[in-house]
Amino acid sequence: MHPLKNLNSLIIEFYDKLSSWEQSVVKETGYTLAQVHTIEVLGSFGPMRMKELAERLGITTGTLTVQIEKLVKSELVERHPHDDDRRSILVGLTVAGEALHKQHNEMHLQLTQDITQPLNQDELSVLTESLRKINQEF
Amino acid sequence: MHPLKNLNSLIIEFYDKLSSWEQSVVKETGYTLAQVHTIEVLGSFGPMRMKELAERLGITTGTLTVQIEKLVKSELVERHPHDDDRRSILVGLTVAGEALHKQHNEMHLQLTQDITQPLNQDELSVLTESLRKINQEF
DNA sequence: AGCAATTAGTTTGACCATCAAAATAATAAA
DNA sequence: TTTATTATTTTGATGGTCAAACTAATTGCT
Repeated sequence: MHPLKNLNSLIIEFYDKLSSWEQSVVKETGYTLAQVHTIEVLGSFGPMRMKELAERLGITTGTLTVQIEKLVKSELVERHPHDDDRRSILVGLTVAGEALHKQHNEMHLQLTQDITQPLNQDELSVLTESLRKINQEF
Repeated sequence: MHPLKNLNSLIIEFYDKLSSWEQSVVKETGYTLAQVHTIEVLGSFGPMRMKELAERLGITTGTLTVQIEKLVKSELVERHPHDDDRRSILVGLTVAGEALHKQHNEMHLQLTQDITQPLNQDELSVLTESLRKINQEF
């Protein structure tokens, strides 16, 4: 048997469960998954241009234009002209957007706390360090 | 600062990267994400009823009906009557479906191998055991 | 400086995924 | 047997997505 078959299954299971969790948590906000994801990125990385945001979200700028339009109407996001390049637009969170981001982030923190409950300090350290290494390998 | 803030960020980063990876790997198959996901579940758990499959996929049976229709046309999936309950339908993979599942699974295994490259045996053990515990907490 | 090529963003048309609700058919319960 | 429940399908509406065509601004070249 493949030595990593087990770990592989655990990773897939973890991914699926995280996915379901996110889905249900997002549903409660009344916004869509794509909208909350956009808010998450803007909240974590701060204001940025459309092109950069689209890249981080893994969607085209065409899709993003429509998405941002809705978020602006919902007053979660603001558009500002870019200082150096008049073709560009800076997209950032409003106060309400920041609040939603903060709230969502706290849900994530709570989940992280909940699911790592059974781990001891050693396991937590190794898990954290392993994840750091793993993320660099992508 | 919140003690798990770091681990939380690493989990989110890992999730996002895995998500991108899956997206690009699926795109190469020529099938959609939803289709491959359905194949993955049927491949891992074997044939099952529509209702059960919909539950595992986290979608309604209405959505699934349309999905399965396409997969049958693509000859990846077969429908068979359920022996005990004539309301039910057993959905399972065809030979071509099995092949796609196997191929996709091997991509996952290869990824797992690649990203865990920098971990030593101890770290691998702890990671595996931690993930097992974490998955039980959802 | 002036023209061409590139770049940022928007718009549009076409799919796909999804859900809720209504419809159909079979089973279970009273 | 009648009624209620369950499994599945169908339908209509909405949202996310892309590719391609378009506009406007910038950069590069001569």
